[in-house]
Amino acid sequence: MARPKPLNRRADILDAARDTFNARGFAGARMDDIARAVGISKAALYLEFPSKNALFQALVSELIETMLPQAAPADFGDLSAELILRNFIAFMAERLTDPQMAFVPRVIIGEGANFPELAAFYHRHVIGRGLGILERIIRHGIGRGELVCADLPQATRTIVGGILLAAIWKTTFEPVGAEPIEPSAMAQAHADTLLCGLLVRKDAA
Amino acid sequence: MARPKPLNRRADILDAARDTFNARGFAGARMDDIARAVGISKAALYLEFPSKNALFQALVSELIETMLPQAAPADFGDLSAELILRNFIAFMAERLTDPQMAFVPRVIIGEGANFPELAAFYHRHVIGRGLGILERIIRHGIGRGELVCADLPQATRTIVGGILLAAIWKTTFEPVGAEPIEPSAMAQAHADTLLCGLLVRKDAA
Amino acid sequence: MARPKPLNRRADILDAARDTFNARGFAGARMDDIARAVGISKAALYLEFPSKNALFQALVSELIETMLPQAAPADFGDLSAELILRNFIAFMAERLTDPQMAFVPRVIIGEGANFPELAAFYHRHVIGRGLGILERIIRHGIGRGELVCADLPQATRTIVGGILLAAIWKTTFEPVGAEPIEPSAMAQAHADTLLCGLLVRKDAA
Amino acid sequence: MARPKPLNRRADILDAARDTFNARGFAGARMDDIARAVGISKAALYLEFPSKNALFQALVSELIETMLPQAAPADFGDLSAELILRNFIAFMAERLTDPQMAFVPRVIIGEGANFPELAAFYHRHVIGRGLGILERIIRHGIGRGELVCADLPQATRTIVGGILLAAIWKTTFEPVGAEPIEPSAMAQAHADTLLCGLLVRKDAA
DNA sequence: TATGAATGAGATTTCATTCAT
DNA sequence: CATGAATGAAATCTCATTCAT
Repeated sequence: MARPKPLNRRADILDAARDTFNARGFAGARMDDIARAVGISKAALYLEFPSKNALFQALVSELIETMLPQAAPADFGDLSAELILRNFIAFMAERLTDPQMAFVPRVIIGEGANFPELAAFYHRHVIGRGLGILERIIRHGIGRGELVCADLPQATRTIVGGILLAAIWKTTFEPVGAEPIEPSAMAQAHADTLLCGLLVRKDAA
Repeated sequence: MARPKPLNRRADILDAARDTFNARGFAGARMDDIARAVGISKAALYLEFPSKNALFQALVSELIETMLPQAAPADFGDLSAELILRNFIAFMAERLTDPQMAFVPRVIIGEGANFPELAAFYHRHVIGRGLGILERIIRHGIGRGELVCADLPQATRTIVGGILLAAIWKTTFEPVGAEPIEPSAMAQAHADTLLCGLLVRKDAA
Repeated sequence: MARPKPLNRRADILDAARDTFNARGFAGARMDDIARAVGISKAALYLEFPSKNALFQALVSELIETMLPQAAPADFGDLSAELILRNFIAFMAERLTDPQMAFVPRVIIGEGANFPELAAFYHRHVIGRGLGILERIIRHGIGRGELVCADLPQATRTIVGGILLAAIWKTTFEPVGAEPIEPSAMAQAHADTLLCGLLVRKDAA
Repeated sequence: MARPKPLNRRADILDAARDTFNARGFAGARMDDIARAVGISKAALYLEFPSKNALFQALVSELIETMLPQAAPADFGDLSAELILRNFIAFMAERLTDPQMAFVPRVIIGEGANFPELAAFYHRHVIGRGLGILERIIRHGIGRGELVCADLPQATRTIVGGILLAAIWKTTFEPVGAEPIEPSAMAQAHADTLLCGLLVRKDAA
């Protein structure tokens, strides 16, 4: 047999690693499982990645790099900030609750303290960039006289926090009996609350 | 050796357990370490708690039981829902970012998938009760004509999500260089956004 | 409260020990279990018996001492050896398959290698005396012209072996589906085979 | 280290396991000891057998499968039942008192109650088949007018019981001072008693 | 390049036994 | 007498990582 295209080897490993980390977390995932899922030997894994840590970091990098650029348009033009924000929230909610991605925040949060480089990497490349996009969106809305915001950095965390909680809910609590969340409905309700607030509005809106 | 005051034994263990889980997560924490930190034998640990799981759950219980009752008054009486909610948010933000508590969500989120009883316990005793209090607060506000809310369960998650993100931020990202968060300021800004929303209000508010 | 008659203490312990050894074997029986069954502390056990071994030996002794003297009359007088032997077999079959005694051979056989004193004790006090009685019975029969036997020691083992197998059958194999044995029927058939042999007899008997 | 011929690995483990179970029983045998006896690490043991139980069962299976088929001819033809029976007894006595096999009944009897699958397996594959062969032999003798037997199942247990007792004697009581048994002499005496009975025969035999 | 085989270093949990009170 | 509390010493099983081939 011709050896099956070694070019895909790395991608195959990352796929299997994603599934395994997703199912069992970082510490719980066994290199054995990943190797078996790819159909190669454990030792072959170590030819491609020098350690479990390195494999995990490569995987997270890869996933992030393909996700973030799609979260919001590069140039907002004349678009309503509300619309851009609603789309951002819907997109992130969809992605973070996607079984393929869900393990990422879970593992970062759970084992970030044990793997500082991981936390740093994630902070710089994911949190930092994600919140940066949100700041730009809100500034865009303020500039258009559409939004108000007294504390920009905290507002971005308020927005992201709800999405993150939904992702955690889905992967951690639904399997043990929590009421299921539907991402798009959740995204809409989240956006409604964030945009309109909970206080009764006396204006026409 | 003289037996050291047995009344503190259980509390000493819980203290040491808290520090150890805090430093190494659930799977990473060794019963040996906890025992050594208390200054007793591993077997003595098993006299007080039948398993690592039980020890962790007892610890979380203890922390939660002393925290939740203070988060909101048992009877809201004539109090403004806004006030109650602001106090709840401020209190929870303060507590969850306290280094003594911070490990709890981190461990649950990170390792909940591997230890379903842990996740189930936390969901029932912490999440469930916390969100329950929030629902009661919002219902109280709606009853008073003070608040509106189309999707109650999701609104509670929007509120909690921001607080949770702040806790994670403090323990996971600040150590690797993230801009520090001040809990009370964060709580106020979070409450402002949630109550008033981001959209410009045309009413007098 | 008056302390409950300490005279029964030792007997209560032996009772509980018998039940526990019966249910879990020697290694499997925990001193904790025995103490709890008596309703005393583990330490109180050690006031009465210096070790698990000693407790087991005392128990076996007690059981044996009350059993053996009844197995055969001290003086055979003019009794038919066949009758004495049939009675002995019936008595032993009854006793060894009694749930109260059944654990004894099981434990001796199973763990005798690990506890040589146990095996030695049992060999001296039970096997030795039991086989001694059998030898006396057969000698009595030979003296009367009633029995023949070329190899006395082996004949006694042939007799005891069948009884022992029945005891083992009852406690080890019946619980996993073996056809049940009725001790008195088994004793009769065993005696018939031993006395008459399997070969067709051409004499009038 | 050079890897020692992997083909023998499994057999080497079984050999060491046999010795260890022989010396210490099932519960008493430590995987560490077995591994050290083979000259491999404990972990290597678990590559070949998933658990201590599995190792034990594999060992017993192996020993039984090589033993039973040799105990009696498949077709008795015109052979005297007495001859077949004497051969069966001699063969089994030889095998069961062989130090290599002796631990099997000992462990089954002693620890069968704690490991029901083990007892069930042994009952079905060893006891059942062994007694089946004996029944066939006796039926053969009855058909030839050579033997009589009123209670077939019990007669088989009478036969096997003596052999079993000899095996137990050799491994449990000889080490603590019992008079040694010589298997072939024992087998002959056992067969004599079983065939001719203890009662004086008045016929010419 | 690829792997089967091997392992070192633990981890949790158990229990007979002791001893201060 | 009685005990609650304590422990040392094991025992089974796991897994990331290595290396001869």
